[in-house]
Amino acid sequence: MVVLKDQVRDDIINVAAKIFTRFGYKKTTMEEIAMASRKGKSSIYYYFSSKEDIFRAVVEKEAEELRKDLKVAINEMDNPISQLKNFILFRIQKLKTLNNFHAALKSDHLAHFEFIENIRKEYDRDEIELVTRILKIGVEKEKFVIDDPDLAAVALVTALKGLEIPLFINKKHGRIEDRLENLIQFLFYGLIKR
Amino acid sequence: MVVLKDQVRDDIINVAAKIFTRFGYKKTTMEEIAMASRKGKSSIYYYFSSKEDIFRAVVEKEAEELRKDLKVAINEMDNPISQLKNFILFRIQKLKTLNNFHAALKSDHLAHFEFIENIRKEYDRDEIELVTRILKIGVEKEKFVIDDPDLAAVALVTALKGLEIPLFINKKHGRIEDRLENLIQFLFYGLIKR
DNA sequence: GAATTTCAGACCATTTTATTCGATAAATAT
DNA sequence: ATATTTATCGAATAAAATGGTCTGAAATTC
Repeated sequence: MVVLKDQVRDDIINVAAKIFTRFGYKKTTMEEIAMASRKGKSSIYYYFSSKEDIFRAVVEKEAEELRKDLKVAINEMDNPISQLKNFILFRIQKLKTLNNFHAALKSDHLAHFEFIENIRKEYDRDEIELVTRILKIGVEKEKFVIDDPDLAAVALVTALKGLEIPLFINKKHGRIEDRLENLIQFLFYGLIKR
Repeated sequence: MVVLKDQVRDDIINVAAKIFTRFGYKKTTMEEIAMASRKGKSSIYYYFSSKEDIFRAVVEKEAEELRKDLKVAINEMDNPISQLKNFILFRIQKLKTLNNFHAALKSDHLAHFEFIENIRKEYDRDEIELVTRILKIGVEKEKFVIDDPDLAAVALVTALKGLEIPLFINKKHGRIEDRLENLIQFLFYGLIKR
């Protein structure tokens, strides 16, 4: 092989991601993915078993990237207050760009794909774990006052999910980010030890 | 009728324009147009004879708007130099937003629609006429030095068409506008009477 | 040069899609 | 009121598109 098989696979994922992002799952055809990959349609099936399989790979890759970026953004901050603030802001910000991942998390039309459930659960678990850690350290450093950080983390992540809906359904972006700032302020001044 | 028939027609055109713009001709379905118009699919056929018919209406409307806007932008300027400069800049600018019209003018895939040819010709004729007028007035006012304004107008418009290709194929927008400025400078200092 | 990987092209079954056709409900006119 | 025209829609259909398979042939590796 001139290029690694994995490399070709990755190329296809990248190409497909672009098309999926632009047109959505249904409107994206295997023909297009093949064309854009400069391959025959059947060649795509050498690397992936189905259209759904490609979509899964795309979404998983995006989920992984989001996870990674989130952690980096959090680790850059050293105090729990900034970490939590960054988590909330960065998360909403990033989610806007990871369209397939987001679509996969939300879309009813895609809901019957079993793998969506798995990715969602895995991702949720990861997020809750991250927030739990932030909260616990905050409590240790006496920055936060929380009885049960584990429970609070779940509540926080759940609440953020609720925020996504107006953010993505209403196209009036920007506005929500402002409200988000307010929310953060409110949340913090009810949380931070004075 | 509660609303004018023409009003409903116009609504459909507007709704369809958005979808065509987003997904292109092929990927836009009658179902979607109907849904977005809050009508049954078959109701659309009460107003339009076919999908192509809707597309034609969309493109024609956009073409008309472009023509109108162009003329306004030109009439606001009083000296031929500004007029010509505005024509070039405004044209490129606007063309970016009128996606369907532009797609109709360029796409091979849509080329076999006969009405495209007509719109194209009509629009070209209109543009050449506009430029001819600008050039002739420029010559009268001794701002330009041109032997044959009619010929020069055709050449100019044709050259501008050539510029569209890199502008729309390359996604590196912005850059080209700079080069365009240069081109205009070059064009003008080779044209304007000193 | 045999085995394996990579791929294109024809092909098929199924699904989508544009379009047609009554049926029916409003709206309007008589 | 009743007839007539206008507007809407669900269901049916025929044609096209699409996901996926199969065959076999280059290219590559062993």
